[in-house]
Amino acid sequence: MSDITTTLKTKGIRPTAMRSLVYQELAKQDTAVALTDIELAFTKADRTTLYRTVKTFEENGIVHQIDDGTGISKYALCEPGCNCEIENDLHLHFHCSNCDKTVCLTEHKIPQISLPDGYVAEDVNLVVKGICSDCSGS
Amino acid sequence: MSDITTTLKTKGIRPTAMRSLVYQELAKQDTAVALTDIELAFTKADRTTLYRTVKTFEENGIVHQIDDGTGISKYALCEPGCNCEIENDLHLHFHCSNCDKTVCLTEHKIPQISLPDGYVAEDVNLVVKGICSDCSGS
DNA sequence: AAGTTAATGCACTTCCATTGCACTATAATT
DNA sequence: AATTATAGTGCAATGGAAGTGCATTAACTT
Ligand SMILES: [Mn+2]
Ligand SMILES: [Mn+2]
Ligand SMILES: [Zn+2]
Ligand SMILES: [Zn+2]
Repeated sequence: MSDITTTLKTKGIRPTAMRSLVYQELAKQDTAVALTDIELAFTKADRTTLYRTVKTFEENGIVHQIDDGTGISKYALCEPGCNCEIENDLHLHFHCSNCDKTVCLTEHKIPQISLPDGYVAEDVNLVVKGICSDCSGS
Repeated sequence: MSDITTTLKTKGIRPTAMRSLVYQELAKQDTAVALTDIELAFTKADRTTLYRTVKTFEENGIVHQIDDGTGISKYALCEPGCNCEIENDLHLHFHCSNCDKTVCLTEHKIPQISLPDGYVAEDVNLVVKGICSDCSGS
């Protein structure tokens, strides 16, 4: 039984061929990807299937969705040991305005945010926009 | 010459009737609003006009756009003295998962964010999702 | 008032997200 | 192993928000 199959089972979902392939594809990435990116990698598979696969992954803490401000949802595999379906993994995200890539900065946790009285925080989303290290040339 | 007219002229745009009305509508709000909200307030005006009016406001530092993670852009009047078309006004935003309202927490500035080497920050978006003071009942 | 420039309204388009339903594969039961 | 139940997949269609082209109208300049 493959490594990915085990992972999927552990997360409580059926390890279908499609899911294993999508998982593999996501694991290859060093940036967060949009659904259309995944579509391009699987021209034979249906958009809906990929869509639902990613949704399933999200609901089961395999990937997390990133709203990078472009209006297009991005997805990235969760870190090993991440429990973001229960408690949020509050790392920050970076969106490069030059190459349009979005990356997880998993080492950079979001600082504690103070709120006015009466406000209760459930989730925090912090996205920095700018020039990534590949594009700044340093 | 009305107050709003002066404001619009100061910001460098023509003070049309439509713009004054939209400005007035935005000034009434205590939360950030979507374009569809504005549409509902001006059933006689065309969507496109409202769309371009808000865009113009945004380009001229009259309103700022807020990406609250819902996928629907929200807009709010800038604070007096805000220069967000030149330099970002980095206050945080709160989106209530109960009443779906988005508010500017203009007093709560976004803390300095450290980035890995090579990354250059141009803009920061910080959105806290949770229960607002109206909904938490405290 | 005439001429110029900008704003508005209408129609149309694009893009991503999402759903319903039929079909197929997988797993469980007999 | 065959049957039944359950879950996944593919196709088609829909919805919602954002954006564009162009003709018309209003606002400003002279
Ligand atoms: Mn991430
Ligand atoms: Mn704001
Ligand atoms: Zn880049
Ligand atoms: Zn609320």
